[in-house]
Amino acid sequence: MDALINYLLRFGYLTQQQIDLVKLRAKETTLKKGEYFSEAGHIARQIAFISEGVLRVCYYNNKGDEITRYFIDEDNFAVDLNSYNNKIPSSEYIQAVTDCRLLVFSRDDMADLSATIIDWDAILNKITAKGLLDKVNRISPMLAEDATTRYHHFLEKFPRLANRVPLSLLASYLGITQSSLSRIRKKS
Amino acid sequence: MDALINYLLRFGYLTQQQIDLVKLRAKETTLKKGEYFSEAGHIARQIAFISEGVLRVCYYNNKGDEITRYFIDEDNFAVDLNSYNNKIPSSEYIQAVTDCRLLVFSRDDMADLSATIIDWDAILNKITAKGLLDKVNRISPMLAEDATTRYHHFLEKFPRLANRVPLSLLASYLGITQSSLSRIRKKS
DNA sequence: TTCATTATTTGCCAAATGACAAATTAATCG
DNA sequence: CGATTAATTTGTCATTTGGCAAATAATGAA
Repeated sequence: MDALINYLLRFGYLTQQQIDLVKLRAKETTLKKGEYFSEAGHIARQIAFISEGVLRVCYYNNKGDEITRYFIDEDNFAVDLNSYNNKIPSSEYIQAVTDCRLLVFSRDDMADLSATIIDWDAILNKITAKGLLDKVNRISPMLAEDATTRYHHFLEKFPRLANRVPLSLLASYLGITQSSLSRIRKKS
Repeated sequence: MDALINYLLRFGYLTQQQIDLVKLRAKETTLKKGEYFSEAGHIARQIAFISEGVLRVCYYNNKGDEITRYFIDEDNFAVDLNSYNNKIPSSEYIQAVTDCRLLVFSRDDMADLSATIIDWDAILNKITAKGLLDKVNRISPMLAEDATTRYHHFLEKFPRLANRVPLSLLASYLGITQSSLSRIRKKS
């Protein structure tokens, strides 16, 4: 819970009273490895802060391949923003890669916090923009890299993730096949 | 100018008076093909709405290759968000791919509009989030696609751009070499 | 532990892409 | 128009990656 508060405070100021409000609203939940936080076809109605564990956002392309869009690990928010913001059915899944502990906020929670805490929207907007910007900046360079470079850069940027994410999922994130990744990994 | 107002109105309501304020602040500028709107090493201090033309965001990787991160065409905002928001020197360029007509806002303009128009921040936040989300959703699937598919999807999504963007830049956006793209293009 | 299941590695070959240089075509400017 | 420069195409070959199937290793449940 403290991790959440610290995270929020990085983006704006909150009084102790406001902090207590946030704590009151955050619901602790767990997800077992493989379970879904949010599913294609449904409208996302929750936002999660990850206290522990790794989630991934994934979808199926028109050939039926399962593709990992990205991983999200502890001390980050996870939400299907497209679906949550526009209240439209999602086309992707958010799935637990490992067992997870989450702090979950419903739409009502968010509306209430927004109405009560003057800076809440500004803080959330900053977090949203930073989160999206990070994703763009992370994915964008990969297009120009070959498979080996992608893997090595992934290791550099997310050393904590490498050993917690099965190779098949990592391969689908890096945009290469499982066997290629296996060979690349052997070489280093 | 009307295009800008229409664009803004898609994200929130503005009174006629507020619209006039926006018009008052927007400065018309032009950029010749090849000129920069924003440069690596500098702190971005402007936001542009593109009335006409195409810009691209690009940078140099550690091998010295010039890489196009993405294109932005008319009826969209362009800004180096990383640099503008955090007031840190940028690592990328925003360059005119064609001659452009822009409506430019300075930091002062934005601060003033933010102070005067009650919903301004909310509108801009929505635009920012949508812009970033679009980028993620556009780039992300490309990782899992081969070069031919990337090119064809680009044509589908941006038919207006294909004939205005030189092949070399398009190749650097798609993450393939110029000669490969030339061959792919011939086949179709 | 042992079996069953899942994850990873490996072999083999085909296909896609890159690298580099030369040739061709298009664009620009006097 | 002609000359110069820039943009694109093409040829050749090396390298990377994919596809598929089989082998091996790791994991989890009984």
